This record gives sequence, structure tokens and C-alpha cells, in this order.
Amino acid sequence: MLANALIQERMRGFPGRCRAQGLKVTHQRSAIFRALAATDRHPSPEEVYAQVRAELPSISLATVYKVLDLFQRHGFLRRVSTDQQAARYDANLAPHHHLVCDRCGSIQDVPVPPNSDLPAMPAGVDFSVSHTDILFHGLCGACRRAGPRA
Amino acid sequence: MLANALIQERMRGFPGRCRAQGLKVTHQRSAIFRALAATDRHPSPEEVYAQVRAELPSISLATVYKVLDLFQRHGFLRRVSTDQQAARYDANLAPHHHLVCDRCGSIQDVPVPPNSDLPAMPAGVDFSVSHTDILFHGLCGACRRAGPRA
DNA sequence: GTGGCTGCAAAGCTTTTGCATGTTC
DNA sequence: GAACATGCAAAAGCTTTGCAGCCAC
Repeated sequence: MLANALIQERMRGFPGRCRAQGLKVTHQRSAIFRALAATDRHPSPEEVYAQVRAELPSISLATVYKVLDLFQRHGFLRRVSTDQQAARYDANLAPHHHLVCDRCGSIQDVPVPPNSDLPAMPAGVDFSVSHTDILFHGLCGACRRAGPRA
Repeated sequence: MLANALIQERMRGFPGRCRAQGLKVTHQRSAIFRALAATDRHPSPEEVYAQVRAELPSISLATVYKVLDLFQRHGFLRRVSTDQQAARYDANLAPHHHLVCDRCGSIQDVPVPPNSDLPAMPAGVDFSVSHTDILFHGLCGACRRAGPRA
């Protein structure tokens, strides 16, 4: 669980930012955004749904999918690239990388060391980069200690 | 289409490498591996299936899935991390990064500049890294030229 | 009041599974 | 011949869609 101060920092201005983009502020949207702001575990839509249902028991999974997609298109969230089946979302918009455990599927944040550069694109490639994702694949501490076959 | 020399280079020793790992060499497996060795477009299972069917019309999609997974677990292929729905596979095992077009979904290889280092993991993080994926997201040349809304 | 949002249910796409048959070694 | 691989069909995820009713503005 994250510090309350960070959660409130992430929630600050949420209604205003929605309205600035022409989005209506509904209970469902606030609850979904709060569920993501309150964790650094990069939940899947199903996990967001489970979390939000505690607060809004009648919300539907379809709404969760629609809102997550909406938030992503408006830059409130990012979708984490992973080769897992289910999508994973991240409300941490500060620059950081990800550690993806290939056994249990957990995703941890890695802060970017202050003086580090992103890898450079070679000159002359016909592509305009909007975001660089860095994923370290391997085994998280718990899975590594669980042994080679657990 | 890739140069024949590169394709043959990638196919070289394929039967021996299978047997060395205790895998039987079937027509289906050879055709699937060749389909991936012959392209740098990182095809999805469905695309591999379409390609291989030209040669083996009776192959099933389930076999394609099983063999792609098998090859990945034995290190013959890598699965590209992307947030697209369908998996994408890559037979290029040389170090390289990927350009992922967020509009059309195409994936291009980027050679790693010779003197570049991978981003470092901060010390003290409890995670053992086996592979680092670097994904540049953005728009490919064709999509960018197609305009902001195409 | 109106346009946009939600909930529901159905459908769509991707992937996995169980099992009988066929193939490699 | 034994062990393993394939093909089929069914099922299991995950995600999207269409639409009637509801809600924020």
C-alpha cells in the first residue's frame, strides 16, 4: 500500500483534469482512478474491477475496460507492455522502468537513476518516438528463492 | 523479405539443436521455424499459421501455438513484449531493440549501437535479470505521413 | 434537457486443453 | 515399438460492442 500523501498527490486535480478534457466526472471514474493511484502493483482490469466493487458493488467489468482505455488515451494512465495475457495499468507517470517476473508475473517499478540517459535511437531511422519502455525480465526475489522449479 | 544467406544462417543446425534438446524434428516444426527465420516482421501465431499453411495445408492452429511456445521455452525464439492482443515472435536473437508503432502495430528492429550500454539496474534491488527489453513507442514513418487522424 | 456514461448481455478474438490418431527415432 | 507430436473440437480467458436507461452538467 502506498503512502496517503502520494495517493492524494496523484488524485489532486483529477476532476479538473477530466473536465478540462471534456470528460464527465462520474463515481465510477473516480473510483477507478483512485484504485490505480493507490497501488504500485500495476493491476489488470479484473483486479481493478475487484477493488472498485468494494466501493461500487454495481459497477460492471465493461465499464472498467472502457474507462481504463479512456484514461489511457487521455494520458491519465499508461498501459505496461508485457507479454502477459491481461493488460496491466500504471498510474505512475514519473519516468521509471519495470521489473517483470517471468514466473509469477509481478511487475515492480525501478526508479531511473538521476544521471542515466535513455538508450539512443540510431540516426536516420524513420520513426517518431513518443515513449520509451524499458523492461527487465527475470525472476523476482520471492520466485528466485522459491527455487528453480517451484 | 530477408536475404537468403541470413535465413540459411538462422536455419543452420536447426535439426541438431532440436535433437540436442530432446525435441523431435517434425515437418511442422521445421516449417514454423523457417517461417519465422524468413521474416523480420515479428509475426503473430495467426500469421505464422497462414504462412505455414502454404506449405503444410493440414497443419492446425493449435500446433502452431504449441510449437511457438515450445520454441520460446527452448530459446529458439523470443516473444516480443507488446501491449497488443496477439503475441508476436522474433527469431532474431542478436541484441536489438524494437520500434512499436502505436497506430498500425508494426514492429521494427533497431540494431544496438556498438558502444551502447544497457540501462543499469540500481544496486540493491532484489531481482535477477535475464533479459532486457527496450521498446520505443511512437509512430512509424508511414503512419506519421498518413497524418494525425488517418 | 441533452449528451455522454453505465450496465447488461452477447459476441469476438486469442489461447489452451483433452484425447484419439499419426509420426519420429 | 514406445514416446512423443499433431489435429480436432471444445472450452477458457480476455476484451469489445450495441443498446436501453441513467446521470452529470
